[in-house]
Amino acid sequence: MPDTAAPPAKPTRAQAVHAALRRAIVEQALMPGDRLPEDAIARSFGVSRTVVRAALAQLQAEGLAQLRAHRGAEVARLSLAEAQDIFDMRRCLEVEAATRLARQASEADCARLDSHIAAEELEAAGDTARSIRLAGEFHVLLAELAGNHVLLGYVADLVSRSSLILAQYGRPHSPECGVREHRDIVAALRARDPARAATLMRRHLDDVAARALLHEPPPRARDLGAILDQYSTGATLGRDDVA
Amino acid sequence: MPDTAAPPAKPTRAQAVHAALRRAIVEQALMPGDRLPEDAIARSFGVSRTVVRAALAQLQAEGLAQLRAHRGAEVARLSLAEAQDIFDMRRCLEVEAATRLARQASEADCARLDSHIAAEELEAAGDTARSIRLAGEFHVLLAELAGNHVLLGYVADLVSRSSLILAQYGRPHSPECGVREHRDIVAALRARDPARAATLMRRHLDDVAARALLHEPPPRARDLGAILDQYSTGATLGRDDVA
DNA sequence: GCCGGCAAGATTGTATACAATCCTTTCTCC
DNA sequence: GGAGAAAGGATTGTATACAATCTTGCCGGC
Repeated sequence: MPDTAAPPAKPTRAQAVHAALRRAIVEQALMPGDRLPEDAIARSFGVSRTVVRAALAQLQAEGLAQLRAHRGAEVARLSLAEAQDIFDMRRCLEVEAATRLARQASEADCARLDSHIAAEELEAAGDTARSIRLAGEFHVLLAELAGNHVLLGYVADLVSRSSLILAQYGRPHSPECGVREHRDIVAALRARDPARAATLMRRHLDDVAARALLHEPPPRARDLGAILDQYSTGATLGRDDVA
Repeated sequence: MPDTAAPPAKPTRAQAVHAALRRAIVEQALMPGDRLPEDAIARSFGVSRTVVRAALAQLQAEGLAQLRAHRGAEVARLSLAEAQDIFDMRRCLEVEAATRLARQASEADCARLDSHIAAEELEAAGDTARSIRLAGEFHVLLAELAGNHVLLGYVADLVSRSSLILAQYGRPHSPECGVREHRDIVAALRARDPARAATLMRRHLDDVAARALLHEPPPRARDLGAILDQYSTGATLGRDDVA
């Protein structure tokens, strides 16, 4: 298929920096609200600010960073409403993906999902960062197998941002996904049962959202604004906007 | 509501160039496959290549431009498969948006949609570019009223790319949307009838896709590869990939 | 006559320098 | 003592220059 693949030709420096920052954010090495000064990043990677700028711009396009003119970039801080929107949309899209895949899944597809789950189980008790990443990649893989490239891109996007939510509102070190639930979903796919696959996926994502959205304040607040936002709702102040 | 609004502070040059190029593409002044040389664009806008670069990068993130290392940028040329994926996803997301909005639409919401449709009708026989844009914006507005910011962003994305598809595969100057169908959808929203709204939206998008995907070769082919792709399937050559 | 290599031109990738803007601190005045 | 203004520092926005890469046209050999 004339895919848009074959990029490992020679990744440009901007792409390399982008990938590195992205991984750092997804694996929660960089926490929401952490500042991303061009100069410091440029020194860290041994490149010029130009390439860092490009990387940050792409990060913003993915919703992982927040850029404000003349005020620098920081790892995106999502409001509770945004976080709920993201999980809401994950339910919508991933239920759709599961439904479609249940209608058309080949044994090869299921085998790929199985082997991925095996990798998840191996890492379950090990490295937290890798475990988080693998759990997310299961969902991305499932969306990929559903066959719609746009759907794949959106799910990948949402899964990445879910890491942000988990970092900000979730209990530290809690696994994002239950591996057991992944197995059940694959079983439904193998049984070619779209309704069951959809139900399991929806329930799974409900659980994930419940674990991620504990409505707790951010564990470590590195920015005053984030804290005050928690108190700004219904406050006695006259302001109606936090712009 | 603490929206992400309030950007008209002072748009940076890169944002301005990005907006201009985006409009040019959406209004089909720039056709798929048209090259976008940094130098020429920089001269046109009276800025440096740096800002053009940033604008092009953002365009790529939106799927409107295609950047290949050392080979420059061009307006994205979508394959037929990609075009179908996009309309497939539009059905999925916009049916969802219509369903949700039908459950919660206020009279103010419906009024906004009405006035937008009125604008569409005014422009229907007038400027083609503006008509195309307005037809798309109806769908974006509906998604916005559905209340999920992520959904809004995705629909806006897909609507923009639909312009690309129409430019590449559709009949020239054909209106993308029937205004009549928009009215019917709003009627269903006002009646608080989610099932009917969903059905109408699905049918409407089927029509839009049918008009946009005529399976014709691009009217004016400016790039050889696009033509040869039409003939490369099942050819007698031994190659198995067009990478 | 056709295929390979090679050089010139064009275009992008990257680095650096300067200008503009924002935040912080401090000073002055009330 | 507190509020406002201004200066300083830090950071980003933009322009330009140079290096790397790709494409194109030409030439020699088979």
